[in-house]
Amino acid sequence: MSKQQTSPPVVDLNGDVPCCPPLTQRRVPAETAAVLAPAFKALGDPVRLQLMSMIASAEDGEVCVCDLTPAFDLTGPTISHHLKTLREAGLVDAERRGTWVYYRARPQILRQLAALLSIEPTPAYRP
Amino acid sequence: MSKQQTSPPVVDLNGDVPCCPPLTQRRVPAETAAVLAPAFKALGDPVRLQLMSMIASAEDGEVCVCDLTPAFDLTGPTISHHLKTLREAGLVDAERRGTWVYYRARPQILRQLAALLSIEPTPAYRP
DNA sequence: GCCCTGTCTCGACGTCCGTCGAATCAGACA
DNA sequence: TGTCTGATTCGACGGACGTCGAGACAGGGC
Repeated sequence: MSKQQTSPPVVDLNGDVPCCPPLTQRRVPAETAAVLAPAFKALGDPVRLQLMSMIASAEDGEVCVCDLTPAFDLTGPTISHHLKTLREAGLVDAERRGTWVYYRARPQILRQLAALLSIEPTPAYRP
Repeated sequence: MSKQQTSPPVVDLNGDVPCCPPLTQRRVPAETAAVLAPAFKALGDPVRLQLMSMIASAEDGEVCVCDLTPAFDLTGPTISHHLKTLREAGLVDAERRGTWVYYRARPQILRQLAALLSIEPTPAYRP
């Protein structure tokens, strides 16, 4: 687990990306699209969308993988693969505590994606 | 072009799908995920994200394909393929008028996707 | 009718993705 | 130390995806 803690997510939207006026207001530049598209892509699979929802709506703000896996008709390695995709998209963070690994959502990127899709300007973006 | 006008989009979110409390509030059911994921998937490509933005932010609410194609370093068939993907995801509508084909966004589904990603309950969803 | 322009469809190619079983790694506990 | 459990990585398979060139289709103008 050390590797996934030391290496930052491939997509990091907390950085200097000028994110984002709504998609309906200004044409998204190619560079921004290249950064944001992988996040949408990660949500573009039904299993990952459910995983993301289970993690983001968790009571304690985090979920053990051991609670995620039995919720699907898929093997452990497959769930682990999907979680890795969400991690690399910058949507979730993972932390090992003892025997178990816990995942939690990164609200900031969710807010940015929501702001991008919003029709009207949102509090998340004021020019 | 008659075919793309008569056949409804594969994903139709204006229908009876109970859409949607924020992803962070309630776990997304499998059926909802199966309907919504293709829309995110369609936005999960940089070219399509830019196309969607160009269409949704158009002055007149619509864009001619002839204005879309030269904005990218891709062939006509490839752009056409991406537009078909957006159409089948229910994100845009197409209409031929004379020689040219015009695309316009479907704001409703954008609103639904934004509501799903929002952290707090939004005006788009009141339980 | 014929041709020209704009757009889409078709078939092909290489690559990426979702899934699995087997193997590996990380901690906990005797 | 050894062993057990939980989670990840690895390697492989079939299918889907992004891209292209060639061809087909729709409308407009001659």
